[in-house]
Amino acid sequence: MDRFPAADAPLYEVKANLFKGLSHPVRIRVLELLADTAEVTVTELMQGTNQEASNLSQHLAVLRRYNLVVAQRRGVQVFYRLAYPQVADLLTVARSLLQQLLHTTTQQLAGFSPPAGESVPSTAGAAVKEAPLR
Amino acid sequence: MDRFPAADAPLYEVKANLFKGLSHPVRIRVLELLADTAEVTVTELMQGTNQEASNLSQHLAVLRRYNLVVAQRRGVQVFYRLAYPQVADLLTVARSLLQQLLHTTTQQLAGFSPPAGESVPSTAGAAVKEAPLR
DNA sequence: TCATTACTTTAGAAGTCCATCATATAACGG
DNA sequence: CCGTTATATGATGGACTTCTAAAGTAATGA
Repeated sequence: MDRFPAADAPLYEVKANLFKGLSHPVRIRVLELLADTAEVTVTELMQGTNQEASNLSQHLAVLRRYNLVVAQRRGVQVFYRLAYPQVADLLTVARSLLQQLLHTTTQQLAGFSPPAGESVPSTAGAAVKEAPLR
Repeated sequence: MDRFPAADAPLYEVKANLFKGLSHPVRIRVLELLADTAEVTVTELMQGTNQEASNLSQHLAVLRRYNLVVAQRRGVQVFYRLAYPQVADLLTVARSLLQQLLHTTTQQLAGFSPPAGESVPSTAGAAVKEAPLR
């Protein structure tokens, strides 16, 4: 079992930052909108997320900080786009994982035993409606 | 531009939680070790991460809480494994993204202009040695 | 220059995260 | 039952995150 060399820590830190950028619902929504459309203005993102301007701006700053998006000002407007296509891939995989998770959770609530392990089923599935998944 | 229906919020919350589980270097390392080996004991994870027992335990609790791993006790030992294969996929995509990011960053430091946008290049690349990527 | 639009940053409160230290719990053999 | 091993949980302080409201900055046309 190889150890965790301290030399790798910065790389893991950068990777963790990528996931940090994705770890808020509004920011996921923003990235999904950007995955759908090449570039989007802040105003459009405000509408697509239902967030107030300053809140959204701070979320966008996080996404910029962690290299998930790039911004370009053209006149009065600022356009955002995904920094790398792999960001969209992360969303796609997460979607698939979520579907599995929901499936597993509903199975458990229906009385079927968990696949393996003794993990306690999450209650997230119970609170989650079968809304259309992206 | 479709809005962010409140009905979807719980689903986004669950998705955000998945990413939250991934947003710490030690937890990434744990998941990578689990992606390599079907199941691993806590002791082995302690060695592979260089973390003290209670710190690791708290990280493992986060991974359990967000449905990224499952635990199974057998006698004195507890074995951990990935809850879904898509977790490994997330790590794979992130690795590819990181490689792109590092490449972009080193290009910028070498004096080439950023691909698009006016985003400020991260200083992460400068701090990051070209250690072997997983 | 001024007013307006679009967007960002600041400040503060409340909540969350993380590492460390201490303690608790589960399993097992003597 | 007791001692030991393996692992989990609790408490705490400091750092970080998120939302709201206010203020600041950039661009533009009159």
